[in-house]
Amino acid sequence: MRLNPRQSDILDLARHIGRVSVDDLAGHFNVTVQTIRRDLGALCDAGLLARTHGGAMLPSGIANIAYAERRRLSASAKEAIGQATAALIPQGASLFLNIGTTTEAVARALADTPDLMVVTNNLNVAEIMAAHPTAEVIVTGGRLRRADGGLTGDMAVETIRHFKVDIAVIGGSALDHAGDILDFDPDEVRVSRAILSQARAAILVADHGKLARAAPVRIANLADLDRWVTDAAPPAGLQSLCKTAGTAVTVAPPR
Amino acid sequence: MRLNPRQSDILDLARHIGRVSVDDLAGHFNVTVQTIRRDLGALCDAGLLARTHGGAMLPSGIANIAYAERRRLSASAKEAIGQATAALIPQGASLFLNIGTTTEAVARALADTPDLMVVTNNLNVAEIMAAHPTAEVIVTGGRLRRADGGLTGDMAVETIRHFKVDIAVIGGSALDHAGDILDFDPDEVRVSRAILSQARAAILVADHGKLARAAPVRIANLADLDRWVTDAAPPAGLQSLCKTAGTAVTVAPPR
DNA sequence: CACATAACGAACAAAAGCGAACATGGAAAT
DNA sequence: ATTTCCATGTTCGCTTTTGTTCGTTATGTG
Repeated sequence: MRLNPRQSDILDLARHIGRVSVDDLAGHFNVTVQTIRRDLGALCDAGLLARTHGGAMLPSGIANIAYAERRRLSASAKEAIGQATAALIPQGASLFLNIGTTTEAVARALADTPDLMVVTNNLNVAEIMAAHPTAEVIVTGGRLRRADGGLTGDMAVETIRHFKVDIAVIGGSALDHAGDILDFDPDEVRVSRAILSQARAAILVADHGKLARAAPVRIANLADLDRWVTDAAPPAGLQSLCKTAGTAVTVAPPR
Repeated sequence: MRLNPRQSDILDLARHIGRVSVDDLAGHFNVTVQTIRRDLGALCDAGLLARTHGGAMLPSGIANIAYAERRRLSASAKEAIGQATAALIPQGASLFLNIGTTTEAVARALADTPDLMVVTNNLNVAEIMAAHPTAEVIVTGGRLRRADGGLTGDMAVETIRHFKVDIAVIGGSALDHAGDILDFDPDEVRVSRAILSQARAAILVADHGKLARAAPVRIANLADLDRWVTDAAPPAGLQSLCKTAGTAVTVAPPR
C-alpha cells in the first residue's frame, strides 16, 4: 500500500500527538471530512492507526484488548469446563497446562486442590497458579507470543522433555468433525505434542464453539486422548468416535 | 471491542493512581456521569477495570496486583536508574534482564528503544516487555518463585546457555563494601552467574539502598562488570575499586 | 431498623459522525 | 483528441455516541 503525502503527514501527526480528529485534519489540510475519513480508513486498513469516532488514535494495546475480549467470550462455558476438569484432578498430581483461555479456566478452578505440580508454557496460567498456596509452578522457556502470553519454540519443547507428568490438560483452537484437534501456530503445536508425549494421561478441554472453527495445524486426534471435557453434548459422529476409541467424554453442567 | 480515546485515558489514569471516581472523570473530560458510567462499563466488560460504587479500580487479578505493587515500590531512584540504563542500550541490542525491581524499571524505560531482543527469567519483565511494540521476548524456563515472579533452577541456566547477548543488566539484593554483589537465593545466583558468563558486557543496576543491606550468596564482584548504574555517588572505597578495575560508574540524575 | 442521599442502569431523543453512491475535474494513457 | 482513471467533493440515509430523565439499588447515619 502506498501512502499519499497527506496520509503520511496524518500518520506523523498521530504518532506525535497520539490521536487526531477528523474535523481538525480536514481544517488543517483544507479538504473535506470525507477525504480525511478515506485517509483514516486507509491508514486503519494498513494497521497503522485505529479508528475512533471523530478521529483515530495509535493502535497500542490492540493485542491485549483482543485477548481480554477472547477471554470473556463464552466465559461461563469455559468456567464450567474448568470446574469439571478440576474435579478430575486429584490432590498432589503433576500436570501440564498448555496455551488457551480454557486451560486458564482450569487453572483458576484448581485453586482448592492442594500440592499440585504444574508445568505450563502459558504465562497467564503461571500467574494464576502463582496465587495458589501450595502448588509448585514450573514455566517452560521459550519465545513469548505477546498476543496470548504463550511460550513456544524449541526451548519450550526441551524443557517439557524434562518432565513426565500424571495428566496433561490441553486446549486447542479448533476441533473438526474427524476429531482432529487443531491450532493456528505450528510452534505451539510442537509444544502441545511434546506435552502429550510426556504425560501418562491426557485431557482435552474444548467448548462446543471450537467445533465451528477451523485451524491449519493438527495437534492430535481425540482418539489419542483419554478424556474430553466440553460444555455441551457433542455431535453423534464425535460421540461414536470417542466410544470406539475409548475416550471418555465429560459434559460439564452449566453453572 | 474498541476503546475510544477517553476510555484509554481513563485506563491510563486508573493504572497510575489505582482508582478513579465517576464524578472526577466526568469533570475532567467534560462529559456527563452517564457517559463515564458507560465507559467504565465497557472497560469493566473487557476485564481491564473493576467497577466500584462511585468509580472503578484496577481488577484484582494477579497481573494487576503485581502492577500496583510494582508501582507502589517504584521509588523514583529505581526509575531514574532505569532511565539512565536504558539510555546506554542501543536499538537492536540483545539483552539479559534478571530478577529485581530495578531491572523491571529498566524494562519499563526501554519502551522507546526499538528492535530489542530480551531474554529474562523475570515474569514481570516479560509482562512489561510484552507490551513493547517491537521487542522479541524470550523467557527462560524454571521453577516459579511466587514471591517475585522469578524463574530459577537448572532449567533457567540451561536456557540461558543457548544465548550470547550484547548486554546483561543484572540487579542484586545487596552490595557490600568490597564490591561483592549478593543475593539471598542460591538458585537465583546460579542464574545470574550464567547470565554474566553469556554476555559480552554487563551492567549492574543497584540503588544506594542496596549498600545498607546484606545477603548470604555472592553473585560477582563489581570489578567483574563493565558498568554500575546507581542513583547517588558511591562511597569512596567503591569508587576507587571501580576506577582500578575499569568499571564505569553512572550516577543517574534524580528525576 | 428506617430514612436520606448518592449512585446506578435502562430507555429515549438529539446530535455528531459515518459510509455508500454518485458527480466533478484534472492528469495520465492511448 | 479522446478515453480512462483517480482523487476529491456532495448528498443522503444509517449508526454511534452523548445527554436527559426516571425508577431502582447501594451506602451510610441516626
